[in-house]
Amino acid sequence: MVVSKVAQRREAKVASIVEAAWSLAREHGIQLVSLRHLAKEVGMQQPSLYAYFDSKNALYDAMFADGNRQLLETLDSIDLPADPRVALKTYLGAFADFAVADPARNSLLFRRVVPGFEPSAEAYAVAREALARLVSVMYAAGVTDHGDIDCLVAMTAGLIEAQLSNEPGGDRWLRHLNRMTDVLADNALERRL
Amino acid sequence: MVVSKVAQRREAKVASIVEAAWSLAREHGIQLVSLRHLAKEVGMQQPSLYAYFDSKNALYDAMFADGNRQLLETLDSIDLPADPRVALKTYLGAFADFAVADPARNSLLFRRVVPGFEPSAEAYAVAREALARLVSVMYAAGVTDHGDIDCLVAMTAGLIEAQLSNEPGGDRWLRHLNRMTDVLADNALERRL
DNA sequence: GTCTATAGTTTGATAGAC
DNA sequence: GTCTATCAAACTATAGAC
Repeated sequence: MVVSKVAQRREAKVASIVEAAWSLAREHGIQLVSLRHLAKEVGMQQPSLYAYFDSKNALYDAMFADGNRQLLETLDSIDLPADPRVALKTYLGAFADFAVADPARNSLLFRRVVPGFEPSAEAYAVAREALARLVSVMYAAGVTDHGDIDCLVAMTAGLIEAQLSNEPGGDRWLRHLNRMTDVLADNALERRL
Repeated sequence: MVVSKVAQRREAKVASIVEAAWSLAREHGIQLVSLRHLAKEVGMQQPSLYAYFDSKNALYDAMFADGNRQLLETLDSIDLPADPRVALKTYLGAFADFAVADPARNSLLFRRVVPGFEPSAEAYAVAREALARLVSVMYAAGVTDHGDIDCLVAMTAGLIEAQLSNEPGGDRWLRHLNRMTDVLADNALERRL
């Protein structure tokens, strides 16, 4: 067998630790996850975690990669409507829902709130893959200019941030996402003429 | 005299401590400002700071109020162009410049990166005053719908965040601020018909 | 791989002399 | 108001037995 059973069990253990870390992050915020709390959560002693992660930042890195994999799965589970504009709005809406569903995950993936943490190249590659998915849907909808793409991404992120900062759980900002997407996409199409 | 000389000297000392705290924040990030470093910066011992601030969060609160006062001064120093649309773009541009000029200040004022810190009512009132300035300029430009105001603010914040996160010091995102302001303001005016 | 024990830091905050 | 001395608590990380 290519992947031994011990390796499988180890990966499962790593995954369960990461899941427990997300649970703590959702409860206390991503910055306040400590190895002691995490060890208690998974029923081991704190130094035992070093059998799975070389450092705390290695844990954050695993969470970062895991969160981006969740995003990829979410995006790939969408069956895109035929109309490219509708597809774009569906995609951006799903992205916004994903972001708002878990503020702690959002903080680690898209904000830079953990001092000293920089994702590894491997983990960052997953994030780039997810962004590439978004860009391809924008392209299909006729938003091809780099500046227009930047604006559409920034506008979406701005609505998400405002929603999470001021009214988590509500829709005061995100209810405008579809309309804003139309406004920016229309403007992008006009500029192509 | 209404304000005694001792009170004046004390206020000046408080101001100098806050300024030193900003200096440390710019150097190491707002989250890594410690009372020990701050004390060394102003030439006193760490416990002496408690003669001026009851707690670390009280220091953050003074910085929060100070930063928002800086914003108010910046906005009030602008002589607004007669054309309300130009005035709007000037104002939002000045706001963006203010935000990008000091990432640490931006983090404390507009992001929520310090766990456990909530601004006091007094400090928050200054922030509300600054936001009110922005809203009044939007009103003058015909952006009066609450949803449209939310979108304009969120879009501006989104461009600022993207600029600071990915390319501090550059203009890849902020160079689109004027155009995006026009696009959103035009759309707001159309919707009023 | 998991444990106990502990090193080594850093932090915010308090007590009490001057 | 400023100091010295110190508390009390958290944290990451390592050493070494089993």
